[in-house]
Amino acid sequence: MTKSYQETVGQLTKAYPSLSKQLKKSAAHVLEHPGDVATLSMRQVAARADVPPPTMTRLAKSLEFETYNAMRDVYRGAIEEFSSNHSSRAGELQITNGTSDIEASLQSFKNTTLGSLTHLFDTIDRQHLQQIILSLTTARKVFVVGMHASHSLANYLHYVASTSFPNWQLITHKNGELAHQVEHINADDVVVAISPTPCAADTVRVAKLAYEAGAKVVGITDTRTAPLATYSTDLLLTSAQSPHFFESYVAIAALVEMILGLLMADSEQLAIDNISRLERRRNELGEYWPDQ
Amino acid sequence: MTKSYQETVGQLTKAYPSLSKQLKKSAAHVLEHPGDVATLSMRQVAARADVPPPTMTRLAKSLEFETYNAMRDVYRGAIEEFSSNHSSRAGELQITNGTSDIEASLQSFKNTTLGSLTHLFDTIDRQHLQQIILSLTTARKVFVVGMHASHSLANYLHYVASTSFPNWQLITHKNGELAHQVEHINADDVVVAISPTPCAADTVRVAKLAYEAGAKVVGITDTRTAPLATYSTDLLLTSAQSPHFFESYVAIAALVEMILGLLMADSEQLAIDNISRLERRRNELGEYWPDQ
DNA sequence: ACATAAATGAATCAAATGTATCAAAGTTGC
DNA sequence: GCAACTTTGATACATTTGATTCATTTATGT
Repeated sequence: MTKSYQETVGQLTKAYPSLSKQLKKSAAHVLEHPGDVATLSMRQVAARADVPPPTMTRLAKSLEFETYNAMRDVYRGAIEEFSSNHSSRAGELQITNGTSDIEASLQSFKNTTLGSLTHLFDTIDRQHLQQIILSLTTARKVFVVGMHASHSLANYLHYVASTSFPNWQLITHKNGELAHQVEHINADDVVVAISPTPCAADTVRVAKLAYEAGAKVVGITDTRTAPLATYSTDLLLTSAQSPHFFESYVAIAALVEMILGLLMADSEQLAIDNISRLERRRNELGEYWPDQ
Repeated sequence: MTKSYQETVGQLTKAYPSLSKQLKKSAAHVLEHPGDVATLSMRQVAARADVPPPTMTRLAKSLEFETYNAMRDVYRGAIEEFSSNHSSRAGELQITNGTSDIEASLQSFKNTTLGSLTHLFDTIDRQHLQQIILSLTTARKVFVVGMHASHSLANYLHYVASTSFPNWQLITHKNGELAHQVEHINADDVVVAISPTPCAADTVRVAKLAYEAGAKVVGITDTRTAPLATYSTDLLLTSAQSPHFFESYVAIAALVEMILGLLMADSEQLAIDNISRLERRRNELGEYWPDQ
């Protein structure tokens, strides 16, 4: 029986951390550039991954493929399927020439953003997502963690979710440490960790700790080789690419709202009731500026 | 100059009818199975198209490619763009379970989100935006304010901007009040206020105060009738619509990143230097999980 | 510390690949 | 009908390819 592309990628992701130095290097390249495997020769992929050719053969064999070619066939198959379905879209994203710097900047930002979002919406695994939602609703406690720029989104996720679910907790740096917030994480809990590469050490530490405690760890990041992926039981990937000098959180925000939307929908009336009660309360307290 | 995938396909389509019998056969296969060209050897494609190998070379040359390999590179490039550009998965087949409301939820979310973003990108006033950027870079101090869910984005905006601009300040509720943070706002300052309707009273209060002090107030909201609009000298509008029971911040996030991107681009090397210095500092301090 | 095992990369070889060549077959214009 | 031209496919060949081998380096356990 031949392996499926998804199986292969999953297997590789799982095996990745325990691979030897060179194999890891090649695995990283394969994970991040699956197209290379499908379209280039082994030697060319090896060159791009900066490893000698036999390493690619060894990688394939470590995934229990008979030969490297057997592995490549899996990747070719994935492309074939893809290109026959979506071939018309292959060259879709065109940068229309702008008249100014700002125009060019906006256009390229638009292209990458819409591209990332389209890809996210079209390719996210529905069943997997549903399964994650289920574990979020049945967890004893849900911890949300994100540092640096990701902290804003972690904060947002927690903020909205906690309007309906009091058992959600945001992990923050209080007094320069986060130990006491995480020491009671156990197997009944779920941790949602947000961190595009390069990963904040503290986020990974929390994920690692939770992972080793048997908790479910939902990792939101941008590549399977992210340190965060190692300690995630469930990975949600989306691009953080951007033409700017900082990562874009637009697609990650969409992913977060996707989760929130499904969470709310799942708990139906409960969530709606909670939110409308909160709204009423806020109005009473004058938290909203009165309508004119 | 290298040809684009789209060009090539277009050219081939146009030339197709006038090709000779055998070339037509090969062209048909190429058009219907572009993935084959990207992933298989010429001889294999020729075999599948049921033509002798040299015919493929001739097809390529008839499209004014130097060699068949030159043509294949175009096809490879298209695949590469797809699979590596968007992080991970290349091939994707989803088992959409018939009744799934999750699918419906995602689709409607996708539609509103892409709609909002497209509208934002296509309709935002470039000159106005540029002008806002200018005032942000020349301000004495820049205050960022946002409450409730908007606070996360305000925090994000401030976080990224302050990596390059130390004169940015985030307004927060410390000790239940925000008076002393805003009492010194003057006409040389700019306030960026984020609040979709219904507007948080505190955000509007800050805007009002700044507005009356003669400061520039950049209001980011979703309608011109929002209370925040009243006290804004410059309005940036974008939709916060969503099929969910809470507002969507995806488009607002994009708007914020747009501003950040232009800010950074405007200050060119300064911003880049600051960011890379910060990155280095973070590495020194071990804030990132080390690469394996 | 040593011995054993694992990982690594240079060298090698047979198989395959892309291209060029050229003779045969087919087409066109007069 | 014939000459000039184009199209076609078998063959040949240098290059590149994937896999193996084996000596060397590196890691591991005792």
